Amino acid sequence: MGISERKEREKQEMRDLILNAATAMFIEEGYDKTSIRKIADKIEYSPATIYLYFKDKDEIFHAIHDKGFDKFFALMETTRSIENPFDRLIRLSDLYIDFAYENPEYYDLMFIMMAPIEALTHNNEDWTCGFQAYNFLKALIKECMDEGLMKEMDVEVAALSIWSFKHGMTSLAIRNRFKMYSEAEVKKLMKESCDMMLDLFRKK
Amino acid sequence: MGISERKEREKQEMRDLILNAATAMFIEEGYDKTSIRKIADKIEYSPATIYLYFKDKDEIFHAIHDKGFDKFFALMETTRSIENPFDRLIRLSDLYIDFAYENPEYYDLMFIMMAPIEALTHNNEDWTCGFQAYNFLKALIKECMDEGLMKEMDVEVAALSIWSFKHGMTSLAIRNRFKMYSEAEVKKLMKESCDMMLDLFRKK
DNA sequence: AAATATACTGAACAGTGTTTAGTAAAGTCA
DNA sequence: TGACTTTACTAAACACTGTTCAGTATATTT
Repeated sequence: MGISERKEREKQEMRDLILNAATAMFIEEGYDKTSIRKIADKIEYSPATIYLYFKDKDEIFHAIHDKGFDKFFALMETTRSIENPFDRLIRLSDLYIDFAYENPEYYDLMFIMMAPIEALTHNNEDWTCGFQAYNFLKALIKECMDEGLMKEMDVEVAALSIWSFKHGMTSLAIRNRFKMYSEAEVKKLMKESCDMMLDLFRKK
Repeated sequence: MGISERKEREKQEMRDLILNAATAMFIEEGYDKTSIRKIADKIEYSPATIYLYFKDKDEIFHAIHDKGFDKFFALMETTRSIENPFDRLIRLSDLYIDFAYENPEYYDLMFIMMAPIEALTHNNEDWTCGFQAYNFLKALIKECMDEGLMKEMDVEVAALSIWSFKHGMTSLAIRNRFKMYSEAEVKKLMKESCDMMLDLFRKK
């Protein structure tokens, strides 16, 4: 009979309803200002109902965290059209910062905040999203080395270094730690820094 | 008369009492778990009293943020004994990570969290602590270049790049984003990555 | 039609940062 | 010394927060 299937569908619809409301509020207002009560208000259900579909607030935000990675993966895929792997690496690296600037709240959830990552630490889950993006980077780095475009070194070390650099610059900017520079200076310096840094990895 | 002086002294003592209690709790439990009410409980005063000495929670944590920088400055000074500027840069860079690992809560306040930096954004204050540490780094980089130990480049760009790299690695580690590696692997890769990265800046 | 299962909620628990009105002690001045 | 003022402090409240649980109304099954 189709009743249980409809019920399953309705359950999923309700989850989506909650998640969409939560996502919209989160992107607008951030994590702290998106309360369970406000989400419940928005979808016109009681706060208790939300707990029938999500274990706790962290689980909701882990789901949003995943949506952020989906957005990021879609952006990453657009680099595939670039022939030269090193140019592709440069483009990917630029995209990373663009993504963070355009989706600061997502970036927060994905790479800075503890909340969503603790949801899976508790559940003994892997950080699949992160692994996927990281493997994309590693494969690209390997390709660069194989084609003799990049200095030979341990791929893990190179990936860790480049990601660290990119994340550091991004998160310092997002979290307002470049107060020693004006907004225009920051923009200019970040671009120059990225160009210089990746050039250090180029085989000459 | 000395009454107003005693009053001033007592006021400062009370501020210190609050700050010391807050700092101890913060280092033990972190920002979120250190509530105004718990601080008040610890020092055996009412929560409202704390608001006679600090504008809000952010102001307390900005004061702790400053204490963190004092700790960091003291550590930075220990590098002065190293003759070779580039070796000094390497040591400073290692110290940065050591500090973050040994004082993760302080590091949080200093370089990741919004709370303390927003306290001064609202008061139109400079981020003096940050400027000071950054100038130390820039002066050191300039010295390295002047002595022909480091590749010639814009000092601002070099400083921004090195700090970004260091902060990125540190904060990804602290915020549990290196789940693709075991603890031992992370330690090893971070060391290798730091060595490799700074070596890229070395003039050969 | 009766019994069971599902979906949902009101109200409460235990906490948060912050404000305000009121009190008791300390200091000032005639 | 007594009256007035300032200072230091607090109880209680406001407006929130995440989360739980007993109870209810509806839907499904027997």
